[in-house]
Formats: sequence, structure tokens, C-alpha cells
Amino acid sequence: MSLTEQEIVRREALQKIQELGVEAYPAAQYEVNTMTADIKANFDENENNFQNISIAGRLMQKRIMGKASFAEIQDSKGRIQLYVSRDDIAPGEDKMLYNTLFKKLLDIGDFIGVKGFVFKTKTGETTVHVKELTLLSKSLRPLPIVKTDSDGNVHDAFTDPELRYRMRYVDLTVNPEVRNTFIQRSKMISAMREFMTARGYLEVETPILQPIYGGASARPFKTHHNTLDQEFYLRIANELYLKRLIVGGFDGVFEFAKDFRNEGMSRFHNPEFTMMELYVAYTDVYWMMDFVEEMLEHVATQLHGTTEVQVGENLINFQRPWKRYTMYESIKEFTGVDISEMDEAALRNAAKELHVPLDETMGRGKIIDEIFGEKVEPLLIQPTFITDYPVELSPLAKKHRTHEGLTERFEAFCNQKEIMNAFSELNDPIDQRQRFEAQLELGKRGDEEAMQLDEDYLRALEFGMPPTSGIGIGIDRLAMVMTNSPSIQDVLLFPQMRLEQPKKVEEAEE
RNA sequence: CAACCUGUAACUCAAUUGGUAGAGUACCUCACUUUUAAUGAGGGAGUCGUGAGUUCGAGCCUCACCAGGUUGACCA
Repeated sequence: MSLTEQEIVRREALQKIQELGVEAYPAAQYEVNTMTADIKANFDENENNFQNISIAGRLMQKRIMGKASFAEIQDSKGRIQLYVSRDDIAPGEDKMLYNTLFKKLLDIGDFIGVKGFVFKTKTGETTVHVKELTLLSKSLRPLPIVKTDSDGNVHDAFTDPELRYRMRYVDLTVNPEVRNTFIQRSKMISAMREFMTARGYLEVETPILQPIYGGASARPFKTHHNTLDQEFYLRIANELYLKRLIVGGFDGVFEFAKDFRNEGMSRFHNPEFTMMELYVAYTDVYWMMDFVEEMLEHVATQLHGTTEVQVGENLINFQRPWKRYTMYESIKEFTGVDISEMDEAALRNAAKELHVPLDETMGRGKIIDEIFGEKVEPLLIQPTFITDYPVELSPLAKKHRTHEGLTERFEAFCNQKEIMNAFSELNDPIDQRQRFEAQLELGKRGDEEAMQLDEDYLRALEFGMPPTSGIGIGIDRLAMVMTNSPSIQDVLLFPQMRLEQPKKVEEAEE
């Protein structure tokens, strides 16, 4: 292992610390009685509460002035300045604690605990006057030091995306807005969970390893169980298992599920992603629209205190009611072309005039989807429901109650992206079998994303499933909107990446 | 998978028509008891992503490879 100069210096410092009899990685709990943010927020109001404080965190700045120094400590809530004077932390004859330990052997990034009282410096900064300083954990690698000068210019920012994603621990340490994004993501999920739990729906867990993958159109990851000597797939959706639970008699079930799709990676796609699926018995897709509108209005308000969220240049408003179009209406609205009565040949012609590229294999439903994707989706900024999807695109959705060839389905779009997909669940087992068989045909023709036929799921439906509506919400996509993040990698703590190249191994010495 | 861009000190970036490798921060030494990008003085630090080629001479030109990014195609 080859070390940089700074890593060597820190290891030497560690050794000297231990030679001085100071424990660099003490075992004992360090009692903390307040947080940096609490001090900054409340010291002006109530100075007496901060005369005997104890805080812990990383040392992030050191400004040595001789016999006194200023430093900054960072805990999970923020930073605060420390005033460290020699004669306070080392009151006796032996000034080792200050002259040697603090000044020379402590580095930026070390975890320390301090006890003392809060005061204001003559420049007005709220500062902890340190009476006692304890090393809690020595850091052996230098953190990137992000500094902001008096003109507001940021120096040496830790911005390289690769390094940020690979070393998220460093990213979280030095970039407070990154920490905030993940706090927001967590709050968003909590808000959804509370909203659904409050209505009596049950949070459940279903298998990730599935012998038959289903519930979506996608290519799966494959794996193998040794004892069973059997192939398994990592789930691409949890839909079919959740509906089995509705068959089993639960009124409402939901799951925040990690799903896996063996497809391309991009700003909007990670091989593993989180989807929340909810199924509610005795409801239909129109009920679900009302429900989800209310839930997202709640989520936005919980996160931002308002239904409005700034996303890039757009101010997105989740206030009810959202715009609703059928797919045909939306195409008519945004292209001026009414395709509702067109057959496949007329559709192909219409697509050509709209400059939407098609290929020969596409059927009627797929062509409509292409026109929509090209001409309508990019224009959907505010939350919008699109309903009534072609039946060919929706093998698990119930047939439309009045329109031949359509289904009882909606997708919601926001900031030019689909964020959820829902339908009145197909509960006619005969129809479902035919839809699966149609999918098998597609698979035989080379469609790698075609669904498999799931006999056990059909058996469940044959026992009877009540009318049910279900929804899948892309949690990562929604988090991107709610946290104003341009890339999915910014809302995943550890986005998937190519394996890090090992450092060049030095030629073995013989 | 395709096009384009990037790779120089621990970090952020320079380097003229191809001619001895530079700055700020960080690091090390010294001074300094209200600083805040602390300051002042001094010092060390680089296989220029890897490999080949052109050339008297390559950080710079050519080719291949590696890594990363951006955009596009498919999928949530």
C-alpha cells in the first residue's frame, strides 16, 4: 500500500498520540447534551442554558493564533466555532494537551468532543469556549476542504460526480445540501407511509427472489439458489404478490420495494430502484386518482410547507385537482390531431406527419404510445393524469367500462417524466390468461420484455379477487422532483457504478 | 451501443508555434491569546491516465487502450 504524504503524516500523528498515552479510539460513550444547531438557534434567547454544554463531531477547521486558537466542529446538524485557549484546556504546568495534542496532532476530520460554555466573539460569532477537549476518533485521510471566502466564492469544492458517488461518506461530510437531500427523501417516504397507514392499509413484504418475474415489462436479473438448485429472478415489480394478498382478504396492502431491472443506466435509471405499490380492494382507478392527489399534496406540504416545489426552472404545484386527460384527448390537445377513430394505417400516417419515428413491428397501441411519448410527455410539467391506455400496453389492467380497446388505467406525469402508473386491476381470470398468452406470443417474437405466464397468479385470481385498484409510484423519480435533483444518482445514497479500478499493483518483489 | 468532452502535486486548476513542470489551497517548520479562505516567514511535494508512434526534442501532435462525464437510443 502506498500512502500519500498526508496519510503518512496522520499515521505518525496517531502513533505519537498513543505514545503520549492518549486513546485515539476510546471505547467509552461520550455524553452529548446539545447540538450545534440548537446553540446557534437559541443562545441569543436564553444564554443561561448554554453555560455547560457538551457537543461532539468532526473537527472541520483549525486557525491557530499562538496560545489560543479557533476551530470549527461539525455535528449532524451543522457547524459551530470553537475557541480553544491553552490555559483553559491545559490549566496546569503541563501544556501538552494544547501545544502537542491540539496544535500538532489533531487534524481536520478527527472526531472530538468538547465541553465548555457559549459566548460571542467580538465579531459577533456564537462560539463555544472550550474547557475540556477529548479526542474521540482519529481520521487517517484528509477530507477535501471546502472553503467559502468573504466574497462568497467557493474554493476546492468536492464536486467530481464519480468521487462523490463512490465516496458518499465524504460527500455527506463536506456538502451539507447533499445531506439535506437524503433527509428530504426519508421524510418523503415517512409522509407516504404515515398517510397510508392512517387509512388502515397494511405495509407488507413480498419476495425479492421470484421463480417467475412479473408485474411489469422489463428484463430481469437472474440468480441461482444452490440448495434448491433452482433459478430465481430478482423482482422487476411486486404487483402480482400484492394482488395475491388482496385475494387473501386484506383490504389494502402496500410495499416500498426495491425492484431490479437489467437495463440501461442513465440520469433516470438505476439497475435497482425503489417503487411503492399500493392495492386497495373495492375501489377503481378514479378513486385512486383522488387518493394519490391527496397523498402527494400532503407529501409536498410536509416537505416544503406548501404544495409548490421549485424544480429546475419550473415551479411545480401539487395542489388538487391535477389536470386530467385521456390519452386521446392529450394528443389532440398538444398536436391538434384527433386519433381516436384511426385504424393502424391512418395512425402510421399521422405519426409520419408529426415526425414521430416508428418501426414495422409496432402495433396500434405502441404507435399511440410513441406519439404520446414524443409529442405530449415533454410538455407535461405540472402534475397531470393521463387515462385510458390502449389494451395492448396494459396486460394487467381491466378493460375500459365503456371504450373498446382501452383500459381503466392512468399514469401521472410531472416535470416531463412519468412518476406513477395505476389501474383498475384485471380480476377476470379468463381474460387474464388470454392477456398472458398474448404476452407469450410477443416473447416468442423476440420481445425480451414480454411477461411470463404465472399459473399460480391465475390460480389465485380463479379463487376470486375483489375489484381492486393498484398503483406504482417511482420513489426515486418522485424524490428527484421533491428535492430538485437533476439526476437519479443524486437521490440514491449509493448509485450503482462500474467496479472501481484497483490501484495499479506494484510489481511483486522477488 | 453512438457522438462529444475530460484525465497534470493530496485538492482546484495553469503551462505560448512542440523547447528545463507552475499557482492557490492542503501538508511540514517557526512566530502569534478574539480569528473566520486567520496572518507573516521558510520548506517539501508530480512516472503530466496507460501503452505505442512521429520528432533532435512530446504535458502539447497521431493511434490504441483505461477511467469518468455530458447528450442521444431502450426501460420506471
